[in-house]
Amino acid sequence: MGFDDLSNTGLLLGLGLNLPSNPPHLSQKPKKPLDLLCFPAPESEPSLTLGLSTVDTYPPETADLSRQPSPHSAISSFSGGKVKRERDVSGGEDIEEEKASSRVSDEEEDGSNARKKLRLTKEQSALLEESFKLHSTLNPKQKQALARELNLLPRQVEVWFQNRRARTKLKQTEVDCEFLKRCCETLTDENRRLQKELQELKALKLAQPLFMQMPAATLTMCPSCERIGGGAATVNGDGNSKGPFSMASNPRFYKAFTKPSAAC
DNA sequence: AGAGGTGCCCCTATTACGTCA
DNA sequence: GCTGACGTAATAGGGGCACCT
Repeated sequence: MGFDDLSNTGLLLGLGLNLPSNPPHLSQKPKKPLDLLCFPAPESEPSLTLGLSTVDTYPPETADLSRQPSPHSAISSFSGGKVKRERDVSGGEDIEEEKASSRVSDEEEDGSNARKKLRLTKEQSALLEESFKLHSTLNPKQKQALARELNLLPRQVEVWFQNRRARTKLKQTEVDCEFLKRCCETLTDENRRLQKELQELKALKLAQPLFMQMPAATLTMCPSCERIGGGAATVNGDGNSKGPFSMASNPRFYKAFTKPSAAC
């Protein structure tokens, strides 16, 4: 049974999701800093953009050759002639911060080229979390102040916020995905139920007595109590003007009217 | 006014290290 | 002690925007 079959029945399925075309918190490039902590509640409009990851992010021929891990150096990122992350080494303030950071300098004193990974202390993580709750993005001054307070490099604070935003977004995407799954299941169930009801109605229509299929004008009177059931050109006592078998307001009306009215 | 260069910031994808069961 | 899973710091590369020339 296709959609055409459904649409010929006069039944109208009014369920649907009012999804925003471009959810602000999942849009690709917001103009303003994201407030990732202010997501819509699950019962409100769900928002989810699912997309394939860009295929050309790491071309196979360059993925292995060009991605030589750099030994904890900020000067390592030269890409296609365009220098990135230059500020991390050119800014005198950052260098001072780096020297002030015992955790970092300890690692660099190793002299090893291995990429060492910093583990933030509980206090550092707590303060970063606290700050993230206030604002999910930092301006340069905030970043500097936070880095100073945490005895970290501004770059490390920046990276932490980037990763934190990414994690938040991932988590929210998972929540959205679950929510949409449930919506899908609900709609599938509803669809199944309506299909079944439609089948019943069709079967009923085939099985009904011949007089029930006669023109409405001959059938507008209840055979039992002789009250007007409402015809194409008749008007009920309450002023409604509906066909006798209109099912717009109540899909089960037809079935009910095959018997004498309840008032009889 | 508009094009090109540059710096900065952000995002996404990925890597790789540290921790824990 | 070894190992695999997991969390997450760090890196790489690209895009957008503002500013300057």
